[in-house]
Amino acid sequence: MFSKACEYGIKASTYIALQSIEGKRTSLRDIAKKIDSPEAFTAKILQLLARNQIIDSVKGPSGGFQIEKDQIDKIKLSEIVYAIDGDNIYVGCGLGLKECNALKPCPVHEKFVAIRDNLKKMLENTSLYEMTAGLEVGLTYLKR
Amino acid sequence: MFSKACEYGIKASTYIALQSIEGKRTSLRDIAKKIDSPEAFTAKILQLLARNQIIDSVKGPSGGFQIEKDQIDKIKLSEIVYAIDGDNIYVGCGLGLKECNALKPCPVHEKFVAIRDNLKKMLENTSLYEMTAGLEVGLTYLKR
DNA sequence: TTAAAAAAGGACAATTTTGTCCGTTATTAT
DNA sequence: ATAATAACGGACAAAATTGTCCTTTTTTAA
Ligand code: FES
Ligand code: FES
Repeated sequence: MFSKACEYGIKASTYIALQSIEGKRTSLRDIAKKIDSPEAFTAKILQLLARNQIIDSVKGPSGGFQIEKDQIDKIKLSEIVYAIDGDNIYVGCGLGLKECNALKPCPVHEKFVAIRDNLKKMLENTSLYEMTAGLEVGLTYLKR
Repeated sequence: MFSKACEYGIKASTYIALQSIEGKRTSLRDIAKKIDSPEAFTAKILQLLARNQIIDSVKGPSGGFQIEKDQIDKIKLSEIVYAIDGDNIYVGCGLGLKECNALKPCPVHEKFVAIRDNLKKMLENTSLYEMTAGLEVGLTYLKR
């Protein structure tokens, strides 16, 4: 469904959000440990998210990654997915035709668009704040 | 969403079904042309589908690929996707945890499972026969 | 019976995705 | 000021996916 890069990006952002809520900045090493992802690869993804102003990065000692508190409930998963995987998941054709086009649809167009739009709406409606909700109390997990 | 292999597999199966309905057997070359796919790569996928008894293949002159007429409305997209991409799309975790597990869910579990199950049901409920329905009359397309 | 047709299958190649390494830059604490 | 810290960025490497080529096997039609 999502690329590995995107999975790591979502999990990392969620963990950063969780830490930011508690007023903490967190380092690459810590993030990779907490979401069980390869560190250097995760670094690339965080750089990408930082360039897209989804997360903030601070260099130097006591530096790390964070998200402005008042942004945490404004940032939606859709922005993260878009920054990393682009818009193919939102507008692409299920059978790989160059573009999805209702006027010259592929045989799964109708059914596929329904599902794709559900996914899109889900991502657009899910904020990082919501993502963090169950983590502290052990209702949800970023790794196992 | 689906791999290229899977996209080609679905399109190829659909075209073979269409031809089979008209009592025709069709060749690799013809299939690749009609679905706009790389011929040799498509061959691999057709072999896989044949081994999984989703399509029939016949060697020699006037040979090619076909599907038993009475199977065309029994074969569902889910079988094709499963043969090519496996079951990750049906049971995998949206954030890449080893398995999706409602008892130790990731933060998107509930919302993701809903979408994943919709996709699963859609694939299980869509037959090759249905896929061919609009093709002849130009309501749907396998390439553009 | 033989030549041609067509899928099967193995080896290889290109591309994309995923992942690593290491020097550079910015920042902070001492 | 300086040394340590931590992100940045570029080059590289491994793995997976996608795609090609060529020989073999099977079958048909002449
Ligand atoms: S044309 Fe294929 S999904 Fe819309
Ligand atoms: S645990 Fe992640 S989708 Fe179920």
